[in-house]
Parts: sequence; structure tokens; C-alpha cells
Amino acid sequence: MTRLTLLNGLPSPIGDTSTVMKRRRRRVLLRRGLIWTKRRDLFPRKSEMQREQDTSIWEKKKMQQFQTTIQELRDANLALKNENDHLKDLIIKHIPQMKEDIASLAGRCAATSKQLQPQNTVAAAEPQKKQPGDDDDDGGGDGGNNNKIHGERTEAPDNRSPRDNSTDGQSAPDTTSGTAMVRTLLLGTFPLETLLQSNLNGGKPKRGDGEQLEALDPGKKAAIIEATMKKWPHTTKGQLGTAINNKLTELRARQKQTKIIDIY
DNA sequence: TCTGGCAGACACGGTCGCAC
DNA sequence: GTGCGACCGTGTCTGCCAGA
Repeated sequence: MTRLTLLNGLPSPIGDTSTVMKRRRRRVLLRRGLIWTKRRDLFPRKSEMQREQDTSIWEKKKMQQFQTTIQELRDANLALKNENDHLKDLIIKHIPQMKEDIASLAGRCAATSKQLQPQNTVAAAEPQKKQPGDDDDDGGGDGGNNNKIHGERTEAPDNRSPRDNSTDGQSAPDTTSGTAMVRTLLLGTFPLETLLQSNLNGGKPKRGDGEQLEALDPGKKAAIIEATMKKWPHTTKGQLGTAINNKLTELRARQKQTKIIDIY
């Protein structure tokens, strides 16, 4: 009794009843994984397992996403290959024909250039530039343009330099850069009149107060760019587009200057 | 809505070859 | 050597578009 009294009177080394109960309940909750503890390694908990499960699901979803992305890239690659084949076909079928037209017309122009009278306007030279079989834009463009260039330059035929020859007689692959090649192909592909009335994508010039311009033939344009990029892989499409526009701007400026001279 | 990247449009200057 | 004409490259401005 005394002992009991003594024991009961002393503070319990493990705390009072309520404290013990609280600790016991906490241990139960810890075992059940319903509360968090810093000593995570003591008891395996459902939350941890759940986390592992979530991680696993997330990894699976990530893999699925990767696979989807890979599949999309494969599809895109296939589409690009198909487009490339199409462009190759275009180049193989059209560029040689263009070159033949250019060569034949260059020879014809060389033979007849001395007979041409000096002409101030490109339009005046136009009728002589049409070739039989030029009804197609490709063939017509080739010959017409070359002739037009010749006609334009008949103003000063004696002043022709090798660079001039690169435009008229020299083949595009002989050019020294991608931009030079694209300029040469441009002149050999489209009639000068078309070039004077066109810019790369059509529309009004973004700068200045120019008139409405037509877009160049997308097929020929793509063929020119593709052929150029094939020979000069380091050049970008943007650079070639800039080169084309440079040439077109230059031709328009030259024409405008010629008209001004005609007025005075 | 803002911003950065890209491409088009244009102007300008350098280079080259030819004629004088 | 100088002038001229053509070609070519580069810089700048502008507009469009996708992404943050």
C-alpha cells in the first residue's frame, strides 16, 4: 500500500497516463503511415510506397511522351524526305531543261546581238526575246530572260565583262557563291519582265511606296533554292531569299533609272 | 501583351574587268 | 591611271509570327 502509494505518488518515468496513451497512439499512427516522422527508415509507410508508385507511373507517362515525340519526329523526317525527293525530281527534270534553253538562247543571242539596235527600254527588246516553245513559263523564262538581259545590255555591248558572261553564258554552277548562283539561276529562269514586276513572295514592298508586285513562281523558286543549297549547303534559305530580292530590287532600280534617263 | 527570331526590302559600298 | 558599268556582300529597317 505504502509502496503503491509511493509508486503512485512518484511521477512515472514514462510520463502520466495521458502522455503514454498519446505516445502509443502516435506509434500506431506511425506504423499505419498516417502521420509523418523524421525517422522515415524506422517504419515502412504507405505514403512512401504510394510515392514510389506515383514515380513509376510518372516514368511510364514520360516514356510514353518520349515515344510519341519520337514518332512525331519520325513522321516529320519522312515528310521531309518525301518533299526532298519531290524537289530532287523537280530539279532533275527542270533544271537541265532550263540549262539547255539558256545555252541555246545564249548562242542565238550571241549570233544576233550585233544585229540588235541599241534600245533604251526593256519592253522594246521584248518581242525579239520570245522563243518558239516558250509558252511554258520555264522555257520561256529561260530564254526570255536571257534575251532580255542581252537586250538590256545591248545599250553597252562592248562593256561586257566576264561577270556579265556569268549571267548570260556561264552556267550557274560555275559561280563563286550560293548567292551568286541563285542570282544567275534567277536571271536564267524568269523573263526580265517578270522579274521587274515581282518580288520573292508578292505584295507591296514593305518599304517605300512601291506598286503591287507579283510573287515568283513557287515551283521555280523552290527549285532554284534547292539547287543552290545542294551545291552550297552552308547557305541558308534566308540568305538566298535575300539574294533574290537584292537582284530584283536592283533590276527595278535599274529600270527606273533608265526611265528617268528616257524622260530627260 | 511583350519579346525575340527570322525573313523580306532596300541602300550602300567594295570589287572586278574593260575601255580610253 | 582613271572612269564606267555590273556584280556581289553587308548593314539596316521593317513586318510577321511563335513562344513566354
